[in-house]
Amino acid sequence: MGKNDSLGEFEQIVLLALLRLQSDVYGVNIWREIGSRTGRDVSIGAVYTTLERLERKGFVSSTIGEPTPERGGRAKRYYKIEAPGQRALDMSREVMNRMWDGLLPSPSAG
Amino acid sequence: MGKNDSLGEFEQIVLLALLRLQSDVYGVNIWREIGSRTGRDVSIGAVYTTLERLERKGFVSSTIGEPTPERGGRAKRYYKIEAPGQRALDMSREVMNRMWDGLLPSPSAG
DNA sequence: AAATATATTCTACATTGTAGGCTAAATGAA
DNA sequence: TTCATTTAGCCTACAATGTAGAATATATTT
Repeated sequence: MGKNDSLGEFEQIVLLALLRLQSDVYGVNIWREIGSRTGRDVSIGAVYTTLERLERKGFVSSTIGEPTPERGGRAKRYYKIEAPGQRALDMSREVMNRMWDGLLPSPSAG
Repeated sequence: MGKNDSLGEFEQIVLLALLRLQSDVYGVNIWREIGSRTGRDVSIGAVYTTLERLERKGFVSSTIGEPTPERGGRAKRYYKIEAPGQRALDMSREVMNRMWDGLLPSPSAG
């Protein structure tokens, strides 16, 4: 069941945060990006859970990296969007654009 | 529990379909509008459930109309968006716009 | 009255959203 | 070499949202 390849809102946000990062695309950074872009302070656990589900669906893939040279800490898991994820994201956007199309110009998008 | 006034994706779609309709803003028409705009054939039950939840949250209000003169059938329940609903919708859009901002223009938006 | 048309409501379950605690793995200090 | 500390990921649990389909209501036409 679930031939559904459409994304929930938070899934879209996670994917977009991931896409935006140029380097060090791992959980904590994705979480930070979401916080700074949206202003919402979601828990990091929420981000990991969502990443895991996206991976199970084949929308992203991940690989464990070398442990950081900084000051200890566990190895990072790096994420990458996959083609189906990109497609689903684009489709989500198109649907919302169609729904908004013609309705009042987005007010003070500041 | 739930200080959350943010909207899920389908909630946004329902609200937008409702906003777009010029007249006869009731369940079946909202459902039709969603179908024709998005191409998704969601069940009408899904639409009603969502409308009910939106109403419970104060995002829309509704009133029962006079029974139709057409060809029988039950009276329609007309919906209207409320200020908090409009605000939540605008906010959802702004968040997504911020997330998309600067990322490549959606490819082949056909 | 029965069939039919139109529309809404109810029931049930799947998926997604979200927080918070727990665990793992690395470094630096004792 | 053990322990505190730092960094990060994983697990558990539950709430909210998504979604289908059956049941119900109410009107008209036959």
